[in-house]
Amino acid sequence: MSAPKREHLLDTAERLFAAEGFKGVSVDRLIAEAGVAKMTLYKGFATKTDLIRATLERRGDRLAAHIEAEAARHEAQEEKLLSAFDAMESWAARDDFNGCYFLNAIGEFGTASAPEAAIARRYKAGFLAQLTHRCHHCGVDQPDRLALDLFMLIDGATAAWLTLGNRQSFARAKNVARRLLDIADRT
Amino acid sequence: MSAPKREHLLDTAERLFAAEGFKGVSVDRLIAEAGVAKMTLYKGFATKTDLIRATLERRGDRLAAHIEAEAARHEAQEEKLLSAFDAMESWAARDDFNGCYFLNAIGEFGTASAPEAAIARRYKAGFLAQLTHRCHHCGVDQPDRLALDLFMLIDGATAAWLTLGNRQSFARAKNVARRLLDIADRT
DNA sequence: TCCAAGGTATACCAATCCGTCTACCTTGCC
DNA sequence: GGCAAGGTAGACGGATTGGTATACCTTGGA
Repeated sequence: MSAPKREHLLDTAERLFAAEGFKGVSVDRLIAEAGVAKMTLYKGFATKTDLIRATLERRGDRLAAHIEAEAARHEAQEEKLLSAFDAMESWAARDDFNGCYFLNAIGEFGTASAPEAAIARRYKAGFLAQLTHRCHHCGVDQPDRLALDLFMLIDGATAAWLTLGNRQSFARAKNVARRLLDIADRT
Repeated sequence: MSAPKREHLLDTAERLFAAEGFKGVSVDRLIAEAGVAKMTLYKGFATKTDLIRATLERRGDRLAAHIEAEAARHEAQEEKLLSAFDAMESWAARDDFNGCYFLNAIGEFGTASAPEAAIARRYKAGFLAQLTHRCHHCGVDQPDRLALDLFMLIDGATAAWLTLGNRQSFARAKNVARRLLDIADRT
């Protein structure tokens, strides 16, 4: 399968999976929406599960890059750290946003060490590690603790955005995060 | 359908839906697991969607009662407010816990104002209202703001529990919450 | 001109989906 | 005994599922 066609298929799959769940989108529906023949899909991906996994990996890479790009716009370590809230806000502002793709994957595949859930957990763990790393660069005494606090605030802001329709959630969460950073012990 | 049989069916449905997603559990599978005839199910619920809705309403009622029961164990308004973190921790500690049932429902049905998602959103809004009410009783100047902060911390702690496997997330989140309450302006 | 590569369209498969139907079985009550 | 209510078991229907197979079309080199 040619690269652009593959990308377009993955784009379509990711969009539909996010909107209606992984098990809620059939292969027939997917290829109709993407304008791709079924045989083309199955030449690029062995099974539907393979395609799902590919969208999870891909979304993880893109989201990490998005967060990194936002951080790169700032100089101070404190602002780099807190820019994760801005990155997530602009990420959630896409009109078809339907919550954390990885959390949704765990919700559907959560049990029995499903490989889809494992990919999701790996992304989340990587994100926490990145936050911890940035906390460390801020000279925080206990970077693990602060990073976890920020991690929770970000996922909480995502939930509030989605369930309450609150469009200030990330700004509020960032505000709390800044206070936590201010009062944290530093060396 | 007799009341105990209905309860048992709803218990089984809720357990399976939580573990494998709403669309991931077939009616055939469900009745086999519950030991109930298909006709019995369809006499109590018009469609599978009706059954899903019933589990959502029911879980909302039970979770609200669980949180209320934990609050009732304390006297001070501050402790009643913060006890929500303890309630959610014991709720999540069930070994088959697979994240927020309502958030998962929105993930699967999120688009196009699905009625399932509406029930989920209603529960979440009610929970926020309850937090706001308790913040008000604590004499906080801006109960809406603090309540949203605590709301986000709770959903964030749930996400950290699930995605990171962090069993201290609720304790950590409660710690942050207590600090926010301490430094909040009061009258 | 001809051929191979990449893609499409469609038919097809067995399995499973949700929901309906009929036939039977148990239980309690008169 | 007899009868109605509530439940079971299983067949059934038409639609849809993930995945395979076949025949055809297009395009870009050699």
